[in-house]
Amino acid sequence: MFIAIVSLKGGVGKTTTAIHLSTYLHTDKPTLLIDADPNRSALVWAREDNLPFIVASQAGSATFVPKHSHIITDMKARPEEDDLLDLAKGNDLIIIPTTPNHLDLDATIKAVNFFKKHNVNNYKILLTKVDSRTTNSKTAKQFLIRENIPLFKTEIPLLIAFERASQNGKTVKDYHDSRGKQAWKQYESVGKEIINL
Amino acid sequence: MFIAIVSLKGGVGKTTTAIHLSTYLHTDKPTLLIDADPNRSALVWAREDNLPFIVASQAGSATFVPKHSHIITDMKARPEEDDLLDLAKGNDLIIIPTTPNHLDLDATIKAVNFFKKHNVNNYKILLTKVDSRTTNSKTAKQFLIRENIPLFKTEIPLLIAFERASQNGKTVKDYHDSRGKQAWKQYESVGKEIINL
Amino acid sequence: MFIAIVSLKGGVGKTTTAIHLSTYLHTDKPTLLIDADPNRSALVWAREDNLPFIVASQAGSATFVPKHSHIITDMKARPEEDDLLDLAKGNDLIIIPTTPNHLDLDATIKAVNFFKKHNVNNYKILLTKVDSRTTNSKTAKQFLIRENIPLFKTEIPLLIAFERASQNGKTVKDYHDSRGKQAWKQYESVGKEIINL
Amino acid sequence: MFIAIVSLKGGVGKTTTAIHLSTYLHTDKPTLLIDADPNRSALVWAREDNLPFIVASQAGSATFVPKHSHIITDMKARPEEDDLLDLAKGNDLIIIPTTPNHLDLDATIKAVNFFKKHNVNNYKILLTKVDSRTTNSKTAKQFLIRENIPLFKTEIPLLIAFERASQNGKTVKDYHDSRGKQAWKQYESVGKEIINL
DNA sequence: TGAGTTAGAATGGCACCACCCGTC
DNA sequence: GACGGGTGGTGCCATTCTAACTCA
Repeated sequence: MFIAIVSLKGGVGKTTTAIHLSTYLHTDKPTLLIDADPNRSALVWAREDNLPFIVASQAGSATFVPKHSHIITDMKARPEEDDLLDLAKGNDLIIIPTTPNHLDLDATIKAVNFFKKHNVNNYKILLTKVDSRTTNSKTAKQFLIRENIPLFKTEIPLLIAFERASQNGKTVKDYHDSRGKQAWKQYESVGKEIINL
Repeated sequence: MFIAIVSLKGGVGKTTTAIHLSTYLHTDKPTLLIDADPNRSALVWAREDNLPFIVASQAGSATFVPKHSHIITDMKARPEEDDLLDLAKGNDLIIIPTTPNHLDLDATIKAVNFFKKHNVNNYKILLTKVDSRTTNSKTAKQFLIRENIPLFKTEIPLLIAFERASQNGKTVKDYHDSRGKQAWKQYESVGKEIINL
Repeated sequence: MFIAIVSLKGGVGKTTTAIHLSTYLHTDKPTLLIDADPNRSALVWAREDNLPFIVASQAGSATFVPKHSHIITDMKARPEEDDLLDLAKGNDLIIIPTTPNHLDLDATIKAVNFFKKHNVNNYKILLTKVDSRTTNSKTAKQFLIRENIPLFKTEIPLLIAFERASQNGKTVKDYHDSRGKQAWKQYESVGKEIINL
Repeated sequence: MFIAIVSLKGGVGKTTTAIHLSTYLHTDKPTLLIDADPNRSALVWAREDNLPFIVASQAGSATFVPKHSHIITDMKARPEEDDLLDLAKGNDLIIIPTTPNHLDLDATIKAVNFFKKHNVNNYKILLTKVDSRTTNSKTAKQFLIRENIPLFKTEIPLLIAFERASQNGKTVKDYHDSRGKQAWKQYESVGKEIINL
């Protein structure tokens, strides 16, 4: 399975999503994560070799690709329109992580409209950084459903466990934190939604 | 005064910082905010004309510039290295907003190292989205001080008031709410730090 | 009271001793710590302003000295012989921290012999970094007593609390750690031995 | 091969490192250890003639040098800046032993920055006195990797065997003890890293 | 050499408080 | 403006781990 993680704005949990979906899919079949973001965040995360799967830069990924069943691409933020169309063709699924934040959502809608215009259908929105204390994820969800925009049922909560994991170069699955278990459950749940597509 | 807001990663509160510093400086002298980010977030924010100052796109800013004393540029995320050097030359101050998040900080360090290498000194880090419940802003602050990286004393807290304000196209100053007041106080404090430079 | 902390080898807890004795004496009368070590370790420790007393570099200490009753000097490791004699004349007490380690002890004996040769008597050995699991502090103690070398009754244990405190720029007194309390008790006990001299 | 062992702070295992690396390299080719530290610790260690290689003082090393293939210098702690540059030029490799201790690390960073400033690249950090019960070596390692500072993969553990060996003027290799074996393995591993450079 | 004991550190669970959000 | 809820931090306790000592 080929999956690309794409977003028009940074700071929406793109790399966190790429890392944890790779972790989940790797429990299914050998998975490769290609870091195509010039920030190299996924490579920084993998720097200490605590991840269960391989992370490669785009330039260095060629030799790894044939040996893996799932290929996940952590795309750069704000790709060119041509890149977007190429990604849509070259992947089974485009995941667009978005926070319920007004400006982030605005940017995501623009991307969705672009996809609609070019008859691209293999994308799905993932709501991230959802603060359980606020209600704006509910508003965002209602809006997306009303507009018939494909959306993962699962939302990713805003939890310190993700930050802790990134500091240690681990995933929240391996980072045993008293409150962090639910963090992994959510990405597990997203992974199941993907497998069931 | 010419100020550029720059960051290597998105989602660090770059636009929020640009909007609110413009609001503060506008109480001093006529201020223009140039939105140079292709996401046009500042222009979206200004869409309903509730802001006290003018927001212009980079292309459309020429006629406004001569009439304003303070010019603030909301740069695109991850500018080219040449752009960075041009910005440093063309502005009195470069503000780099950063969350205490590990990966964001890593990207900021890279930018700072780039500035150091090219003898650029007119930049200053602004810690944003600081969750008062966590301690990682303290860690980040310690690190930056240890490395002698210029840093605003004031930190911007993570408050829902900023999101509310962006939804309504207002600033937290105009958003009359018990919680909005402390949000505004922080940017006011950053503004004073800038004026006192 | 004028006290100098001196050692011929580094890494014996010289700075840790200076910081914590200053903390204790400061509860008695205003205390100044002069960092005369080119490593500036005490100044690094004080960098975040969490210490209850003032730390000054040797060059910048002049204005502070008259206002303080206790002056503690954290001397550089391996001072010149002339420096040693000057220190002995200019201070009420020379404290020589030493680990029970064979090579450290060897260096300390050399210093003691030098003092004996020049009829210097106002020095006292402080055993530091004593690992409670080992027995070599007992051997070291016996040796020093047999040779009639003045020695503090109290020993400083090897505890992680000291490292934690230094990381946070605090003293073990202020660093509330379940096991850190005994760490403070030991320096308190050394302080009492000094006062009772 | 010419190797210098250098550190800005004492008590980091500089002499222990010099002795044991000499032991390892001597199994390869004739090795000479020059003790350039005024504490003469390596000479004290060699006093009872139990070491497999020759230890010479700097003053007395001239006649031995031509007869040996590997020359290791145990430099004094906190050498002058000019000494550092001369060492870097005159040796194939500079080894900087450092404990994971906060203040020691701080001093090491300063040395590294000095090297960077003068385009010296032939240095490598060796983490020493690592207490396997604590986690601070992990933190130190992360920091060094993050800053792209060259680091030996192998760490030297804090073991009583090293102290025992020094007391007896032997190396941990010759100190036949269940605990001495793992101690020796680590320096053996460092030696292999050096040979493979 | 090997097993048992001990000290110190890390970890995980639990109770507690602090902070911010939503609601009334 | 006061309340309840959710998450993060801290302190406390029990458990586990490593390495040192001791004894057989």
